[in-house]
Amino acid sequence: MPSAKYDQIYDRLREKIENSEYKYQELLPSEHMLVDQFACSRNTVRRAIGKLADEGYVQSIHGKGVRIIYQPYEQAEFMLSGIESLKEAVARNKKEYTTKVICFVELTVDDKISRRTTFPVGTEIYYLQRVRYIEGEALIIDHNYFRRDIVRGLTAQIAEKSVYEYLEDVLGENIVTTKRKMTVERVTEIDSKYLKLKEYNCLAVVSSMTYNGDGIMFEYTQSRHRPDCFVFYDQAQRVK
Amino acid sequence: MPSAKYDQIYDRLREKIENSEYKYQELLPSEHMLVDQFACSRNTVRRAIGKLADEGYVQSIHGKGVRIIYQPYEQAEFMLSGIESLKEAVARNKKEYTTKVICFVELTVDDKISRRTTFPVGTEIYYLQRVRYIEGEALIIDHNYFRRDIVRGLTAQIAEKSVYEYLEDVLGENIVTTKRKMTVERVTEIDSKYLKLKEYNCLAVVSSMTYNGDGIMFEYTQSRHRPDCFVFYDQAQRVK
DNA sequence: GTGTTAAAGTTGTATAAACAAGTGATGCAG
DNA sequence: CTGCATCACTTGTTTATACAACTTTAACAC
Repeated sequence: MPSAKYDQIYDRLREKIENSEYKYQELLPSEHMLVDQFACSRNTVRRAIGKLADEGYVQSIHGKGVRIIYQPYEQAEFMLSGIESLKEAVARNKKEYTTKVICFVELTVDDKISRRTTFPVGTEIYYLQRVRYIEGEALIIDHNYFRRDIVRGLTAQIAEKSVYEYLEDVLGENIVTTKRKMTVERVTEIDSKYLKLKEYNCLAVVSSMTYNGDGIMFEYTQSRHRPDCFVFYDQAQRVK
Repeated sequence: MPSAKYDQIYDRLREKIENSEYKYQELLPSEHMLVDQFACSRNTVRRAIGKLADEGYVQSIHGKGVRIIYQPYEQAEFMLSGIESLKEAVARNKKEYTTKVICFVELTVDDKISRRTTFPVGTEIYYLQRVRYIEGEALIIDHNYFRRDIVRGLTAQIAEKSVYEYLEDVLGENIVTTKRKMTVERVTEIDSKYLKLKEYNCLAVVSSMTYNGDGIMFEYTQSRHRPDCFVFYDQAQRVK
């Protein structure tokens, strides 16, 4: 799977930045030099640099150069930025985790669910409640709403492993876009029944809508996290 | 201030999407048609579409078209996505707000502050604590750390209006990149002294680092929000 | 009807070229 | 020394072209 050239250049530059071969606050080699180095056109180099800028590694300065603004995190917690499933996020941080399905039903979207999820009334869905354990502790409750016609054949067994793996490997669907909303909400009865909450009376709540490769929203999920194990990273460019 | 052509095309298309001239789930006109319509090259159109995709308005589907995935929010709260100051965010939602500076000192960064802010030890900074009132209610406490050599001449008077306005209009600095981290933390004594907290024992905390046009980080801020008036939106593309 | 092929239309990647615009250093006139 | 013009180098924008890869439809052979 040889990926696009600009992606290879992006990867190569990102590695060098993460390994501090290119250091914080320094300038990247100029576009002209990178063109020579990678034997490609200027557009291709610029595309790689654009991606680095999008992800907060560098910042271009007109007439001057491209400054490296990446600083390694001292990540005590695992990162949740970008689109990655909980399983991926945990694996990357080498933690052990399990999932328990505490509710699995098939529903038709009514008015109330429609307002929450934006699925049209009448859509056939799976509704799941899942508890996520990390290193044996119950930290997260997920409320998942999946479109049945896209996530067809979903079972509780699959949902205890990874729905996304099933989608991509078995059904050949691929996830492209996710929109998320972060809030903080009061603990509910379900929360305190299943999560070890310590003395917190609030939870970090991430509501997300996920779209497949055809631009169809097939998932609405509300993820309720115990506050002390929740971090959310974000990076933004000013549009000017 | 005639902006770039791709930006004009982006604006034009965004308006049409927001006004539902192009509707949710429909396909945009093909790139070829947009080239004719806007009398420009395909690259320029593609750049505008790329920006729309970045912001969650559309999603490209190879060989097929560009699908519109924008749905208007029923925004009860104001949005905090992208980079905008609290003042801009509130103005856009037509709410009245004020700021009170409860602490304004000049400091030199020591080891402890350096670990928190990533400013090097010895950096000269302003440290501020500010309470933000929206519609008369104290909702947010900001802890600001500004580099004195960049935000030169800052006063409490300015900080009660808008530091960013001062930076951009008076000092000619412009803000380009912001990195943020979202967490939920227990209420501190300072929090409960200044904020009307109801029965929450947690706060939504946004820690941010902001870079100026030269790629120099000049601000570290921790913003502590009362949970019931906090929302954070995000949009991500899967990298594949 | 079924399955295959072909064609047309779409987005994705890459190259090349030209000019605009900002930065910094150099050298020169005063 | 000061101020100004110039020049080399940088990133930013736009156009044009070619080909690759994917989707859908239509035509065709069987």
